Amino acid sequence: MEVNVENVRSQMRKGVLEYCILSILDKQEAYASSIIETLKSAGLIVVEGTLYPLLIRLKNQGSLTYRWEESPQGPPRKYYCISEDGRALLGVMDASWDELVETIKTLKQ
Amino acid sequence: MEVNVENVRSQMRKGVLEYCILSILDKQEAYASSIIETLKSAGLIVVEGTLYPLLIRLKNQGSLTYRWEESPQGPPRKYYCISEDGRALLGVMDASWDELVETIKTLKQ
DNA sequence: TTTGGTACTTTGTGATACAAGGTACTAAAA
DNA sequence: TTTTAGTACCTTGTATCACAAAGTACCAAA
Repeated sequence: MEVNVENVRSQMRKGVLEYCILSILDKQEAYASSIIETLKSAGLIVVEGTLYPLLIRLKNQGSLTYRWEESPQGPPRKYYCISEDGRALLGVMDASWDELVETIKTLKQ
Repeated sequence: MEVNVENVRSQMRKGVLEYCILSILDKQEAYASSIIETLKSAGLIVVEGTLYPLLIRLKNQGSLTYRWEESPQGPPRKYYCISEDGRALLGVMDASWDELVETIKTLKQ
């Protein structure tokens, strides 16, 4: 059986992507393509097929809202905005993330 | 749609568990039940049904080896030990983890 | 010989990330 | 006018992972 190095990073991203999206939208509203750009700049490569279903999921569970806005060029953009529920969830995620980082620190000691 | 707080933590663990197992076995060999105890002490609750398939996976891909050892009480134990390949993988995971922590730090700024 | 404890294993399910494809709108080039 | 390129959104099928829930097997004490 072969070990795929790219897969290691992909698997580590699991469950953290939602956290990243909410963190980005907590600072300012954004549309999908710009979110992908932000993630890429931070070193996290994410493709459309991953992001769109995730945004829809977060919207359906009430963590996000959205509004359409005309683009200066090209089709209209769907700007997502974090909701009150979303901020609450983000708080839970902040705590979970800090715990996980601490846990790994403990295990590596 | 409801937000399951427990699920948030469960999802964040994804892809990190393998890293935790290898980190534990990098320090000393251990059998499944003792690994679960170590993880629990560090704050990561993991059940047997999760750990056993993971150990088998790591063994099949050559990251671990194992040997049987009689128990002072009860059935024999399967002691897992990290291999050279396993240490190489752990090195990759260390780097990936540090990168992920940095990425999230960047996003939160 | 039955019961309780320890340890290992398997099966089915739900959630996630991704690859690959598709739709639709706009503007510039042919 | 038609075609092409660019942008943006969306869907489907697949692989992987964590977990719940069950089962198997060994041992020792009651």
